[in-house]
Amino acid sequence: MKMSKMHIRTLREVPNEAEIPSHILLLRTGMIRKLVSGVYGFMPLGWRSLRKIENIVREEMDATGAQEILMSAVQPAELWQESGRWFAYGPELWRLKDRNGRDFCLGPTHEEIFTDIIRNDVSSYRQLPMNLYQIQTKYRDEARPRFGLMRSREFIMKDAYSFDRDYEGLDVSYKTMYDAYDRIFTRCGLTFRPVEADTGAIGGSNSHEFTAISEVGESEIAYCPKCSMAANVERADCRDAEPTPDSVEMLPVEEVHTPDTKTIEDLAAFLGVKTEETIKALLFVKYDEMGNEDGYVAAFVRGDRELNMIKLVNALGIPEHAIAFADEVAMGAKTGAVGGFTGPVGLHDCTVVVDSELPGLKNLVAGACRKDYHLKNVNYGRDYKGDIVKDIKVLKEGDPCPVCGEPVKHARGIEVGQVFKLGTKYSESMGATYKDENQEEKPIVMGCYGIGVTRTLAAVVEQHHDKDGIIWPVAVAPYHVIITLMKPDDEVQLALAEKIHDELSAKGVEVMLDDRDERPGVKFKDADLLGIPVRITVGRMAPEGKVEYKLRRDAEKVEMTAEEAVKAAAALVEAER
RNA sequence: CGGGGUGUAGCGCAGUUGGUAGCGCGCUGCGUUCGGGACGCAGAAGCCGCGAGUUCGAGUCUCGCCACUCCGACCA
Repeated sequence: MKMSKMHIRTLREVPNEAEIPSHILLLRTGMIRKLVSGVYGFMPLGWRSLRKIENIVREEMDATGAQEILMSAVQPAELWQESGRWFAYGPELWRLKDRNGRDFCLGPTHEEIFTDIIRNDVSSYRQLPMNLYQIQTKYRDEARPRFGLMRSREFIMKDAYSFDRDYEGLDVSYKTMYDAYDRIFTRCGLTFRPVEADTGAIGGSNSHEFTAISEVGESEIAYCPKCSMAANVERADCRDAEPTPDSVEMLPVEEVHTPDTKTIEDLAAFLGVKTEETIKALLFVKYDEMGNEDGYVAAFVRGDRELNMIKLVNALGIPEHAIAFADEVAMGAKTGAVGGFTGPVGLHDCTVVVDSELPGLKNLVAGACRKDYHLKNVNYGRDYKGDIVKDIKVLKEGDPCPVCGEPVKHARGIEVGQVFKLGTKYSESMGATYKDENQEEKPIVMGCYGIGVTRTLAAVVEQHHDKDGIIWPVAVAPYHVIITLMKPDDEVQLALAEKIHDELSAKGVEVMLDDRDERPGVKFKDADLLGIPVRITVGRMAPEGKVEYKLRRDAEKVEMTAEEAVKAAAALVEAER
């Protein structure tokens, strides 16, 4: 393809809306174009790379026996009401009405639609297992879109849904998808890590997310340098502190005057105790489906711990958007809580959630539910108890690995894919059943599997760039080779460049020929910015049939004949495409 | 949703005490250049985010709204 005929527009300067490398480079190369916040279009080069990723996904999905279909993005509210997610999905669900006032949404994911298809089409165990997928535009009305393709409101996703007779079948389907994801992200050139993950609004029992390692990623993962434990921090189990030995006596509760000790640090310093010897309170208000207040929650963790919101809402069995920090005064009036001085003793009329390690710890300091006072020697069972006792704390860097005890490490990453064992959550609520050999009606056991295709594109750029531009892996590069033609009006040079172009094209190599009437510097800068893996420069050595051959990822430039360059480029592309 | 910032030519930006808008890049034409973002000359291009208000006069002052963006809340 001649570059003089292509719609390419590179930017010399950094657009002021972009902060991170992938966003900056995708805009500077002109591969994407923003329409409004969180909504992007794809220009020719961007679309080519995106299609490369799509096709890798498609090839690997097809290889597992999954079948591609395409469902509509517009979905009727009824299906979501049936599954219970019209409320549970929250404000991120992009809702709309038709002219008659009927409710619809733009699909953020398609569990309901696929379950609906299957409940109509499948009635016998003979039809299972089955896996259907689509590559389609999804919508999520993000509270705060950012970082270009990383978190957008409209994006392309591959979503697959597996349907099995039983949980053993689901395990097989899940493993098949997990392995396919491994191959997909490897082929895309990503450095990634599968980690255990929370199931969030999708639901189900079990989940892994595939995280492309990156400083700018929004996922925080914890992993063990010694064993195989790796999990999203939201999901990571914590090892409880060692219980206080039996030999330690429970001391009598003692109220102490502790003015101006609103924070745990103040309190510990004031009393001369460690933060580990205190209890921290966090107060929340719940909301019902109508958005009305629906009771208060007090969560307690050891003073030095951090509360894990995801674990808390999972313990409560409510969606995350149905809870918010409570107004201390309003909550205090009903429950006895006192801002900065709330403890588990003396609280009433609220759900008390106690972190799992607190019952084992004796003689702790906690708020007295009285301004400027704390209680010493508070003990679980004798002085307070929890309505729910569960691990609700954050696994912090350096904390012991829940599996082997080694101090864990943290890393950041971009979630490019996630797989879920849904079980019968949707098949039961929506009545998707089959008949087994014994005429028994049973719910279909489901799994679902997503890949953020547009986000994967951003992740690839995030991991493959330098100060001059993108460095595309061959497999997802918009073109494989760029021929940088120094003087397009020099007949010898032009003829040689076209010969190379035609020979490479004949071998199936994708070539762009920079025949633009630009100065060499501009062409070199653009070639680097665009990140085409192989650059063949046709210039002053053209009369001898020689060219310069350079890989974007290497600094080395090699002089060779045009024939050698064609052979080298074709071999590289063959090996890495 | 809370807090901050910014809206002026396609992009990046300047615009003084209020007096009718400028710079760089890009774009068009001509010429000179031509292996790492050249130079000269001549041009085109702006509802100054939108709407009210103050004023003889508003890019500039006041109020309201909208959009974009950053931090947080939230979210996969």
